[in-house]
Amino acid sequence: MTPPVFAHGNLRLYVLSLLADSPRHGYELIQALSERFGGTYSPSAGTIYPRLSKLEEEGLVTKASDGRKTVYAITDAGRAELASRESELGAIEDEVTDSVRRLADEVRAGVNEAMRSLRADLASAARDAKRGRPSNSHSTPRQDSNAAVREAEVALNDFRQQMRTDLRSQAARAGLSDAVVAELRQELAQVRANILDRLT
Amino acid sequence: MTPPVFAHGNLRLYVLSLLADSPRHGYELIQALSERFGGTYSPSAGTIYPRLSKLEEEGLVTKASDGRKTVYAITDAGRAELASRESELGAIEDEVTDSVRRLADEVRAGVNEAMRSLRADLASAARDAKRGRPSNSHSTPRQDSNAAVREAEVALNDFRQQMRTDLRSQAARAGLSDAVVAELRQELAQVRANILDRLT
DNA sequence: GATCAACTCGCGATATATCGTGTTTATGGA
DNA sequence: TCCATAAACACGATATATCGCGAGTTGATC
Repeated sequence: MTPPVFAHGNLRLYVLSLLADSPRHGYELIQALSERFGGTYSPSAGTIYPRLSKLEEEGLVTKASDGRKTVYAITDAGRAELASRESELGAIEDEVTDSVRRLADEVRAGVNEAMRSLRADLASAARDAKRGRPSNSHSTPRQDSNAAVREAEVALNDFRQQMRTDLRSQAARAGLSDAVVAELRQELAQVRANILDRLT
Repeated sequence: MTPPVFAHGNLRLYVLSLLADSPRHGYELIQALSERFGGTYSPSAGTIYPRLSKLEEEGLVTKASDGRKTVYAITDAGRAELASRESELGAIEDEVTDSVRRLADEVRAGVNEAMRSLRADLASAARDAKRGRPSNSHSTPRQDSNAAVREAEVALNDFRQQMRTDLRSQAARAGLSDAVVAELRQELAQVRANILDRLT
């Protein structure tokens, strides 16, 4: 589904550059990478450990056990490899930053969030059914109210997503002025006031 | 920060009940729990494995290695314990469903999402600064535009969160009528139309 | 009966390792 | 030179285990 953040061979080089600063263990590398990219990209263990094994196999790093941890350090051969490809390193960081931003955008659009509470409801309904419970949708008035709340939530979510898309494409086309943002803010405040009036 | 999903001692009992159905290994238990609660609650490994160790220590389950896996099975003593507390089990499922829903609400409010792209930008700015790059905030017009987009996103997020809170507490107090939801929907559509008019 | 110290528990964070899938790159023969 | 196919790679999923914090429970002592 989602494309890799690091292009072919780039993670290898980047990990090597991190080990050039100081020896680290696997988990520390994951954290270091996460920190470098603002917490938006966190390589999984399944990405880091095979890379470290390979680097060791190639003789570019050494492995040393330290209690629960396994510390990896760069070798001279590793430093040589790094030096010979130093020019690539700068470009890699920019590429990763870009692809991470794209990734964050997709996540943020997040239809998946709305799905969550629905799934929880389904699971609970299924459980109730398996036991002998009524589970009829018109049993308590609270249930209808909850349904209304969920409806409202979906509406709010859809609205937010649409506005996001609208504003993003506008920004890409011709820039987005602060005035529009201010107007949006004001109108949203007005909607909230209107709804609050209508309540109770 | 967030309260535990399972109350004191409840996870222990629930795990035991899952093992009463069939023997499983640790990871399988995590998946089974996740499935039961619609994917909204996934106990971490740090929750499951200590529990399994304790249960084994108490003689309520047995451990058996099977290649990469470690299969746990319930013992007679385990079944006895389970039988003597069967009445508690039903209540536990309901409690968990409730607390999971509350948890999902907090996550869905998600200010954290908006923070992510901000952190990515900060990280990239920091990196640019460390090299010799300009990185002045008025270099490209796209940067200001992006800032405006993010501002708008934050405003949208805040609005959604506030409305959610408003509507939820109203629903709890005196129920939420479909009329209000309809009104909200209409007003949101109006806001979108207004903003679209103002663009380009 | 109150209280407070010791213990238990749920849980995220820390730590490591392998497997399977889908891509990308390299290579070697036609 | 082209292209098939093997090798390398990034990555999520699978799998296990420990540590330390904070909150809850229990029992002992006053």
